[in-house]
Parts: sequence; C-alpha cells; structure tokens
Amino acid sequence: MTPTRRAPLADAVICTVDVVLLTLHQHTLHVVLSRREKAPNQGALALPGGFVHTQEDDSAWHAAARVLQDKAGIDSPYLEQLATWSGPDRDPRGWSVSIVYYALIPETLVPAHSADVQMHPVYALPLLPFDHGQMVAQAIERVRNKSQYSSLPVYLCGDAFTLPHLQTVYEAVLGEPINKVSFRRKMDEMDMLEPIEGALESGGAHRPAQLYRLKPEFQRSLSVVERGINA
Amino acid sequence: MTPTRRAPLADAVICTVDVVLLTLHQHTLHVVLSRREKAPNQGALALPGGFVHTQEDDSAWHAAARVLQDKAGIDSPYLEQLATWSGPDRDPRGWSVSIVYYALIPETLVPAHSADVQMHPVYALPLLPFDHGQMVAQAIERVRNKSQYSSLPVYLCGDAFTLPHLQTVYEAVLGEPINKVSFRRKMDEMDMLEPIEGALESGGAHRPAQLYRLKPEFQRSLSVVERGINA
DNA sequence: GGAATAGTGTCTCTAAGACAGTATCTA
DNA sequence: TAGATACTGTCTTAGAGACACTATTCC
Repeated sequence: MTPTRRAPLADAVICTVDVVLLTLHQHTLHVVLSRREKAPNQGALALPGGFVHTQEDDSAWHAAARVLQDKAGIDSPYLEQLATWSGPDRDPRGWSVSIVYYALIPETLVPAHSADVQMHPVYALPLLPFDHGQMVAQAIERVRNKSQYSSLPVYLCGDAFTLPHLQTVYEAVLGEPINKVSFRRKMDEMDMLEPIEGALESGGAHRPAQLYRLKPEFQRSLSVVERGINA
Repeated sequence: MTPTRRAPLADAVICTVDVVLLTLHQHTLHVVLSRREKAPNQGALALPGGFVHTQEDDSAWHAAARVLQDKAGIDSPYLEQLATWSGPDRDPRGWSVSIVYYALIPETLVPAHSADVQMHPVYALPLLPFDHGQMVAQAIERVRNKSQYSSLPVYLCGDAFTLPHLQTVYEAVLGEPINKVSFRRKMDEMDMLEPIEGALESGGAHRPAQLYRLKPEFQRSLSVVERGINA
C-alpha cells in the first residue's frame, strides 16, 4: 500500500436539526415557518432549524427544543423525532444530515405574524428550500396516522376545551367527519379527560358544553386505543 | 466582544449508521449481531454499523445498505429508517449521531453462524454496547406495530410459502395467536399474494397446502389494510 | 315557544371470532 | 380406514355508524 496521511476518524458531516411546528388555524393545519438569517437560502421562509451545538446540546432533541425556543419563543409540550434526511446534495455546503422533529401547539401560543415568523396552511405552502417540503409532508402523514388511535390532537387545543371542539380538531387533522357517538365512545375509552367541575362554555343560543381538561398523567404523554377512531 | 477565532461552520459530529437486522429462527425473532473490529468496544458483539462515507454514500440509507453488505453479505429487500440516536456521551469519541435502520430477511439468507456474525433471540440478548439495546427494542416495537396492518412479515419468508406458514410468521412477530379465518380474510383483503399454480407443499400425513408468492408489485413495497389484524 | 347545539339511548350493520364441516394427503 | 392438517361455510358477537330523542341555553 502506498503510505498516505492517516484519514480523520470520520468524514466531516454537517449536522443540523429542523422542526415542523404545526398548529390549527381556521380549521386547517398550518406550519410555522421562519425566515432564514444566513446563507444558503438567506431570507427564504423555511422550517426553523439550525446546527447542533455540541457544547450545549445534550441530544438532537435538545437542539430541536433550543431552536424552537430561539426562533419562535416556544416551549412545546410535545416534540417528537420524525426522521432524518441526509445526503451529499441536500445542502450546498456539503454532505449533511438533518434530524427532523415535529411539534404541535395550540394557535394561542403561535407568535404573532411578522416578517420573520409566519403560519402557512400545509396544503398551500410556498416553495420551501432544501427538502423541507418532504419533511412537512411526512410530518402531516405521521400526525394523521397517530391521530387515528391516540390523543395526539389534544396538543392542538388549549388547557380547557369542549368535546364538540375537540371533535372538530380531530376532524381537521384527519380530514374527514367523525361520527359523534363513536367519537365520544372513543374519548371515553381513552380515559384521558376529566370534566372541569361547574365549567361550561356558553356563548351561543343553545345548551352550553361541558369544559374538559387532560388528566395530569396525560399532559406530556399520549393515550392510545387499540382500535382506531373509524372515521 | 472579545475578538475570537471564527468558529468552524459546524461543530464536529461523528456520523454513523447502525442496522437492526431481524430474522425468524425457531419461531422467534432473532437479531443478527457482528463482532466489532475496532475500538471502542472492540471484540464485542454489536449491531452491524459504521461511519458514513461521504465520498461513496449517497445517503444514510445507502450507507446502511453498504454496511449490511460488508458485514453480513446481505442485500436486503427491505431496509427502512427506524430513528436517530444522538448525544455527547453515547460514544466515547465525542458528540455522535447514529442513524438506525432495520431490515427483515428470511432465515435462509442469514450467513452461517461464526465467531464474527451471530444470530441471537431478541428476548435474550447479550448486553449490547452503546445504546444498541434501545435500538433493538424500538425496532421490535416498530415491526410489531407495522405487522398489525401490513404485509411486512412476508419479508421474513422466502419466495414461496403457504398460508399456514405465513400465519405462524405473523404469530411469531405479534406474539399472539391469530384466528385462522380472520387471518385468511385479511390476506385476501391485502390482495398481495398469488397462488403458484399447481405448487403444493406436501410432506406430512395430511392434505398439502397451496404455495403462494408475493405479487410482483409488492416485492419491495408493503400492502396495507385500514383495520389491522385483530389478534 | 322557537332555534340552536349538547349530550344520550338504542337500533342497525359490518366485520372479527368460534366452530364445525368437508377436502386431501400418508401410513 | 384412521389420523392429520388444509381449507371453507356459517353462526355468534363486538363494536362502529345512524338516527332520533331529551337537555339547556338565548332570543
């Protein structure tokens, strides 16, 4: 063998995280985009993301939580890994890896619309840089799948909500109407809600609805049922 | 601000792939482990894995396929990303990322038992280095979930198999017996199998079973049903 | 009281599970 | 023919959907 300089331990790889931050606005799923401060694609709307900081981040999850805090001022109660994108061409700076997370938050927590942070409906997105379009599509798919058999959509609601409202949230996520009786049977089976004693949501010329909240044990974990909500 | 040397584009991160290679042996899920050739944990049995090679790999998926070929001589028809593990402490060499894939192959394709490549039952594994134990556990969970409503387990069978055999494969993966009539109804609904004309599996003192094969369009993609196999 | 939505009781219908029957092989 | 397993027909049962009824509010 020809003597060569010892190769480095590993090839240099650019390691970033991106976050698909989802919320519900006007009965439609929206994704929160932020304007890129640096090249490449400086000035473009994109998923909030950034480099992993090896000095401060304990994991990619922590990096994603930090990015969410820095770019949108949000401390999301639900932040789950989606998948990892990688390859030599996705970022012009070189062979790169992006570990992608997704988060769900109620509309009330979304920062006010500005030039730098905007909410866009997921089915009418501007053209996104890198492979961010794929990431959003896969996040939607994951959320729709999980919503079929879990309490995931409650993260799109605030602290107190009514069953009719929660049903519209599920319907918006799943994209189809749900039978009212079946829906209530499922919520009962999930056993994750408790009525807020004496709290009703009035406001219309009709019977007011009972307000519910998540049982404490489900604040940051999902309730799951074996057979999904058959929508 | 004090003048400092310009930080590099990104902090150095070690980027590897690992593969959870699963197969069925004696009606039990087994994972194929290979002996580590290099430090750290040199000589230990671990998931086959290695660095991403930025010069030759087009993506982490390609790196995983290459690792599978190099360490076990296998070209798996199904190789899917599981998740990514990361952090400063999981590898003593520094802040590291491992993009983990899982693959399913029939027992006939597993390399012969040797000192360097071994098959171990997933519920009685040796202590694995790094966070490989977590990776295997999560792969099992993923496979069991997907098997409830898809054709995933057929990747554990060879090219031709009988329905009774396929049912035992599903039962081994799911860990519970399945109703025979329901199972056949589901296989029919999945519409992924075709009988091999005139090919029967004889061998016992009883009626021989029809041999089936995957329809070509499902050779490398899954068939999925809405409502799972209710085991 | 009328209109509107919340919440519930109950029937129908679909699909999963149980069970028993027929089919086809070896010894 | 006996015994074993493959395959199928059909009844039972669990659970999702449809529908209608009652409840409670504002006007």
